[in-house]
Amino acid sequence: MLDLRWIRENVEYVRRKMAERGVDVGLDEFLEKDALRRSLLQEVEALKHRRNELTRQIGRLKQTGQDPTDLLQENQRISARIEELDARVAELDAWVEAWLLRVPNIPHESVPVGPDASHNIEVRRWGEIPSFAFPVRDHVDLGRFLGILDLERAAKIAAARFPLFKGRGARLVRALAQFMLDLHIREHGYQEVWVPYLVNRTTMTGTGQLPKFEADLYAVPSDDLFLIPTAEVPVTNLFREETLSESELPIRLVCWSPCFRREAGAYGQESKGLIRQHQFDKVELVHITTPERSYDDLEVLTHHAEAVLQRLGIPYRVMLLCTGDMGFAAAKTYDIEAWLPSQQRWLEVSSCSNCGDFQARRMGLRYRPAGGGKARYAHTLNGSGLAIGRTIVVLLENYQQADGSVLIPPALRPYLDGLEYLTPGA
RNA sequence: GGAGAGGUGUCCGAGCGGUCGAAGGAGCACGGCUGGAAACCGUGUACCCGCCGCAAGGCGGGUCGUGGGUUCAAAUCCCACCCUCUCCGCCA
Repeated sequence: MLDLRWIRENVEYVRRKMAERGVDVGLDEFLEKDALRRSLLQEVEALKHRRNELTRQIGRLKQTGQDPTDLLQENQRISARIEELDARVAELDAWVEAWLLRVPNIPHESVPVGPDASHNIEVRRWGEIPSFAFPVRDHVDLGRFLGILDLERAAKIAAARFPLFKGRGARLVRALAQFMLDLHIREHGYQEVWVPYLVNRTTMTGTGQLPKFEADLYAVPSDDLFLIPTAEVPVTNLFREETLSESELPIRLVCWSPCFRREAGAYGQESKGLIRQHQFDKVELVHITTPERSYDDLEVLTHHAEAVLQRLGIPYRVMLLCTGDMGFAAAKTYDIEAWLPSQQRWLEVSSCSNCGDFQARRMGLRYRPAGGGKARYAHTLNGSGLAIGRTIVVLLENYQQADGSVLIPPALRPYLDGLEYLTPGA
């Protein structure tokens, strides 16, 4: 959420930045409502001031045994008017609050301007795109051939687009998670957390999923809870409504969790097999840091995510997203895209964002600066390190052999009892 | 699910319906002391909103889990809800 007063003082800047994102937030209606709200507020506050005076005088009169009738009458009159005005102000307050919650973050100055993904900028590339001397199979074929994937039965017990891993496939999910967690904990200094997968409305609002994207979420109406679409939600909200001390920062947390997304209306090649599922595991990285270092931390976090692909030896590129392609809460985002041989294209396996103080303001997450003084909003960052379902997709495809078996990269073998190849059966 | 206790500032913790934005302590900041530090002494230290001001700041409104209610007046009384703890029940 943006700061109300800051918007008022930077209307044209906000207008331009929202246009760069390609969204119309209805700034003019906001300005109108806001102005009306403030003028009513001044009126009602003056009346409340008078009422407070009267209250004090009435108390004094009563204590000295005098008759307060006149003052009581004025008080009654004023109170009726206050009630009226209060109701109107409350209505406008609610409108402004609701409006604020639906305005996306302001893109950082270093973010390229553009309407869609075609304007994203490739900032670096790692690894060799593999060439195959045989017809390439996609991960669905490979999974079926190896007997590790059974999407038909998953659909039977749940619905289309739910995953089911069997045998070595199930083991692979666990191995990848363990491998990623160990890397981030041992070498990148993260603390692991294990969190609730259902969260409440306030939590979803804190990170920005609500109120605008309720339709994307699985909900449990009987308890007004929602299934998390990413561990970013519970993990970033860990310190909601808290004031941390600067000496505690940066906080770096890693969390392995399932993610649940409704993904309504996404079909076709783009979302084949495991590429777009209603449920997938992900190892998520979250930083809570200071405004001074958050953009440096975004580079650090992105490199932490890249390290996973480097260890696995999977080629990737890092894309700086343009204004039109960024998520709601992000001020700046790098996507990491791994090579997808079956479609001869890049597939997003991680998205690393600096949300600045956007989420922190929504959730009241502050820190007290080292030199003392007023509490300030922290900056929050998050990134996948990595999405496990898609990592399996690119792992299977990049490491496939002519006979349909799949080579296991050495870094992963310790997590699979030294297994070198995935082969049919077992 | 049932019974009881409780939710107050960065934290802990007091608080006869008006004199309470709130005692006291810790922490933190600044100053003193010191070669430097610890200890010690002094001072300061909640948040949100509006108005005025270049600013420092000033004035006003509001906030003691949340939302209602009683009252001229509520942190203090009443109701509902949420959360935490203890006990009972159920249970992986």
